[in-house]
Amino acid sequence: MKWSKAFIPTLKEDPKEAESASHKLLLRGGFVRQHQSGVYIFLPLGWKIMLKIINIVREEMNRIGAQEMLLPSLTASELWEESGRWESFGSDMFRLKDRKDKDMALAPTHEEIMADIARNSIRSYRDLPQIWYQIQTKFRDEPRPRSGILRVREFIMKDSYSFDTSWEGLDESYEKHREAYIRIFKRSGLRFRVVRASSGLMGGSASEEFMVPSPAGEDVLAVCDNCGYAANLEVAKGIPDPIPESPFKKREKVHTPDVKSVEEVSAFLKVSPSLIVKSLVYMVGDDPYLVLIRGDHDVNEAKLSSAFGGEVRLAEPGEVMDLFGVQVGFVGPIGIKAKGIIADLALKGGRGMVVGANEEDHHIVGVNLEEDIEISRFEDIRSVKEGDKCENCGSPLRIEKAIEVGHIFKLGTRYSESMGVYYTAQDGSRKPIIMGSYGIGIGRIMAAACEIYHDEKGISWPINIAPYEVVLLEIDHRKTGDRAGELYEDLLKRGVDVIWDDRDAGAGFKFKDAELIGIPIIAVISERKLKEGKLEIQFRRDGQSMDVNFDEAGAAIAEIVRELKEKDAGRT
RNA sequence: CGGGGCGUAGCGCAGUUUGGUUAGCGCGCUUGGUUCGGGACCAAGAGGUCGCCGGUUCGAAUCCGGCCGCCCCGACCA
Repeated sequence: MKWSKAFIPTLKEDPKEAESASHKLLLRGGFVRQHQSGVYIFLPLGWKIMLKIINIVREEMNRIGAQEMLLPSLTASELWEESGRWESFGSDMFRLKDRKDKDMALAPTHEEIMADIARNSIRSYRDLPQIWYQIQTKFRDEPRPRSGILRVREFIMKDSYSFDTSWEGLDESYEKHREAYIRIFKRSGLRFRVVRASSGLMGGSASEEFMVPSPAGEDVLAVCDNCGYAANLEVAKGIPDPIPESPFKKREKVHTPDVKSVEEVSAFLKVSPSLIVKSLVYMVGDDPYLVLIRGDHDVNEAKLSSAFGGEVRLAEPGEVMDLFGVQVGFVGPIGIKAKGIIADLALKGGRGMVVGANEEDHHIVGVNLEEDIEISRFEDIRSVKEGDKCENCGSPLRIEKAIEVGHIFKLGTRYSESMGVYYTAQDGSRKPIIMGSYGIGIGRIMAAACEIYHDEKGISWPINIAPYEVVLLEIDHRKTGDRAGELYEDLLKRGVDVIWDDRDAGAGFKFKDAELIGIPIIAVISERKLKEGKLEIQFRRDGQSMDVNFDEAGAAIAEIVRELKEKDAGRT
């Protein structure tokens, strides 16, 4: 491509709506434009990157024997009703009606469609296993799209689905995906980690996420640098500091005027926050439950809802007042008429603790949890904190933010049973197909690469997903145009993805553009170097440069590209 | 959905508090000339229903009411 003919509308100034690095840079570099909140246009440069990513994904999926298909985005409500997700997806699902008033949805994911294909066409164990995938646009009406292309309402995703006759088969399909995903993210040049994850609303058992550590990420991980344990905070486990010896040996009610929050109680009674028990009222359906957690810990609603096996909601202060006749700050587990009391594991064995008295301006101190309170059950319902000890090796855990780029799930029979996806086994019996589901956010790979590889000058793409591998940059096109043209043709013949900046513009201007859009290799053609028979090669990532003989430049560049591709795909 | 901010030329902004007649600035764009290793210079131009609707007023970008859109924080989320 000649730059003079290319549509690369770069911007000199940061667009005001952009905050995160990837958002600003993708807009400034002429990769994308926003069409609406959470809906983006991919301009030629941005789409070129998406295609390169898709290519990598496709190659790796095909390598594990997965078969690509194209599914509808416009889907009938019936399918969603069968699985129960017409209801449970709620307003995240884009819904519409056709001219005959039939309910439809723009598919947010495709489990139901895939399950439908399977139940219609798979009869026998002989037809299994299968892995099917699709790479296409999905729709979710996110409550708040943000960070440019990172959280959007219309996005391209690779989704694959595995169908097996046994749990062992599912394990194999899952493992194949795990390996394919590792190859995909390596080839894309990302730094990432595989973490344990929650399976959430999708249903199913095991699940892992592929995470790119970045402050721009929306997910939070707990990681152990010593043994490599890593998990999404939604499921992360850790060993908290022990509860200290309590000064309260006797159970008694104390006057705590207007002392409500943990900090206030802790300061007022002069005890560690870990001796205080926070009592929170959660609604599960219409039933109020009391949730107990240490004062220095936070409830993890993801864990809580899996402990309850359904949606939970923190009660409003007004609701608590109506239910128990006391302000939220003084609610306590003794003598409360909740549906049940669930306590965090870290509270087990707590002695001499402080709890709300269910009476205005009073707390009870010296409470021995297991003797004094009727706790229905202990569960792990707290969020791991920075500094908690790793369960495997005892080293301190670190908390970090990350961008989720992929997620693999063992679904099991959640969809096959609700939707009737059965096959006939070897012994003639009818059995549900065991499913798995595996997603990759294509645009997220692009955004994540941008977040982790940028500097003041712009983006610095990993070469395997860069919009071009090489830019031929002429200092003065009028003086070197002919020689540049020859080199350009040579590079094309050698299969190098090159853009030739043949514009009649100042050198500085061209350098700024090349660095902004992040092309990994900048080949500088100047009259000065040409007289010495040389060509200068600069590397975007580290700013290093070297000279090569102009006569052998084509071969030299092709070789450098090859090396850089291997090196870039080798990091983790 | 709660809180905050913004909407004026393609982009970034000033002007709005205190209403006043041709609505400015920088970048970009067009034409001509000069320049050419880090976002060049000179000259001449083009470009705006001031988000939309309604109201107040002799007069509205500016005041009042309603609506729409966008961003950020939080809540939510496979």
